[in-house]
Amino acid sequence: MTQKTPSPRALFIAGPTASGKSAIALAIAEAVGGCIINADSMQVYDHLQLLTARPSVADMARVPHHLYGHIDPSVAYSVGQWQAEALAAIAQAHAKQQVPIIIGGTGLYFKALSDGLADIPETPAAIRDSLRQRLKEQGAEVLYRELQQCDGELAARLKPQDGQRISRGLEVYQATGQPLSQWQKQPTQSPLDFPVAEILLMPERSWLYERCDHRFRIMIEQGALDEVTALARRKLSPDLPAMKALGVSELIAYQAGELTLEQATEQAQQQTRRYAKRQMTWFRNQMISWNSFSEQDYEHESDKIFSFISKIGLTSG
RNA sequence: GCCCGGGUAGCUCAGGGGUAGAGCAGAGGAUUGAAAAUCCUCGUGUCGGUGGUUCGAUUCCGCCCCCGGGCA
Repeated sequence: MTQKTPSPRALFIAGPTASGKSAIALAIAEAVGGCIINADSMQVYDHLQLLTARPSVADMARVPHHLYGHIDPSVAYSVGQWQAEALAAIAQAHAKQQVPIIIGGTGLYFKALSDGLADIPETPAAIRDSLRQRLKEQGAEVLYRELQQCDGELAARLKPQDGQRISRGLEVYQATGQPLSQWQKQPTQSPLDFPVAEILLMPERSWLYERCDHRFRIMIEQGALDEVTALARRKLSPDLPAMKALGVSELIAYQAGELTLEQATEQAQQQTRRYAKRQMTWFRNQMISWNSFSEQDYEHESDKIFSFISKIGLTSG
């Protein structure tokens, strides 16, 4: 027998919102004896279970789930934190002889696992907050000129309007005395030292959009408004990531009487569609080597996905 | 039936004798600790149909069709 390449010891599943990832991950996890690790930046928060389409309690009872709803919405979570937690969860899965299945729609999170992150020290909140405040008050262009002074290289590849990245560039420079572009020049490598199988769900656009629209209506029927009410009661800063979950601002506007429910629904659905489109742009261009499946490959019997899974021979150790 | 408006991009509309332009929708792209975030780029369509005037009509004129509103 010829020497085969080592079997993958983890499975990545990426797909746009509403593509049906969770159901597939669940079925695969049950079939191969795996656990599910979240790679979605919103589902980490302990709120809005419906609105963020987090797996139900019943689903979580079927298979071990990790990194779901374990962060309070008052916390500003980040890729770095997720990467560390995901690595710990993967190691724990291997220790328990489970195949870790990392599933989500946040492209950057997968990238942190596949390519690693630059080893940049944590920046003080005071610096970050004051820059974000200045960004709000003075606008991106003012900060951009400052960035040109201290990190011309980064400035050259950013647009003067991209306030968020400009502010991050200044933040790193002020905190470390080194330009972010220098930090990012350090070669990074994947923190994983074993092979991984990668599945990408790329459904047809109109099929996905219909599912997005339909799902939002279901969320409303099932009580998304109550979730938003409970969240609003906490009076958290609207700048927190958790407050930017799709549908939150629209439903709050409805409750404030600024929109009808129909308008809020339409706007939230549109935001969701745009988000799905952005996700697919990332996947298409950043996950070129992943094994891509259309909705026809997985929506009913999942035959194609399962024959792929059995072919690659996933193992926990 | 008559009198007014309208009929231009998927939608809402602007324009005007030299074959047209905005917003929205939509599409493509970027993406290194906020990423469900942030940012960039992209507008050809029988200008309702048909005759006429004109070197030239989507634009002016006639007729017809359709949609509003008013009068009967």
